[in-house]
Amino acid sequence: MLIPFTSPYDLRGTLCGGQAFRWRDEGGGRFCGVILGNVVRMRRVDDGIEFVSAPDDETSLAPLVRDYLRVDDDMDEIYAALSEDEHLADAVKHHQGLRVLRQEPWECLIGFICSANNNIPRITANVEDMATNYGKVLPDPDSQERVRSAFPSPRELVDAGEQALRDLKLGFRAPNVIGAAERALHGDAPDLYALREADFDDALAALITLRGIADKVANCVMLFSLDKPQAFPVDVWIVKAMRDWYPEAPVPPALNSNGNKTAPTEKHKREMREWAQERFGEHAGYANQYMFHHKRWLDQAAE
DNA sequence: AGCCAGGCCCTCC
DNA sequence: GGAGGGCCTGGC
Repeated sequence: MLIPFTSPYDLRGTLCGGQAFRWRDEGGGRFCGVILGNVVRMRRVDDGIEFVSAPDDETSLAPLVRDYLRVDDDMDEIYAALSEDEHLADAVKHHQGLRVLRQEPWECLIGFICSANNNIPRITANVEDMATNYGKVLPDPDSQERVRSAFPSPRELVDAGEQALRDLKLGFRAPNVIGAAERALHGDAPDLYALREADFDDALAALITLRGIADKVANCVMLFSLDKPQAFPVDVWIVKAMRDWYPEAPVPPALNSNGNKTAPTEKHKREMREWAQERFGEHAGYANQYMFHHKRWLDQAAE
């Protein structure tokens, strides 16, 4: 089935760029992933995005896929706003069609708890392993073989237990995942869907009550799943970009007075985020994604 | 061998 | 507040 639209959309950059962890690049422009308990396979075509799904049929799932992909974001307006900044204008030229997704909050939360001191291939393996071992098996729309699983519920993760997640190589993140699942199961965790309606500061305050979630991870969850377009996660790439491009921003120096490498404190991250939110307003999240991708792309090309 | 990867938390100070 | 160190794991 076709999801029709004409605006730019870069599926690879959006699905496989580190904001979601369940998409596989199957080659030929096709990507296979899981959305809300459905296996979805999609590819970009001239007049939109074509997809198949199972177990739900395409007709019933199309609105959810369109919503997940944020097809209706006004990219003309976003690009006009970002292009007032010379570095982001360059980023927009090189990464045309990169989008911010609207993911399931629970899966997004756990995915980013797993992102601490980690890298994208391993986060992807952790999330996929949790689904394979503890989520419900799902049919593939194109094959009789059942190859994917839904992301596990809080109960399924609690039943699995911390040691099981350590066996899946989650390391020190395992107790944080279980802790979030236990709180969700007991109705003691923030209601993630309610946080979609909450304002930014309230959502942030609620999220960081969870162990393993501080400013950076909370901003990822808010940007990618909780309808907070002004969220601005400050990770190492954003720090590099801001240090190089915005000397007036409140970025800590790369080295301290002893010549040792410094890590930004929570206060630094908050101040960098607030600086970006002041500068980019409601588009801070898109500014963040383009800044992140462009800085990585430039630095990796330089190696 | 030792450092680092899209952090976070704890213990001092 | 902030500096320093530890944390699972895996790759260089």
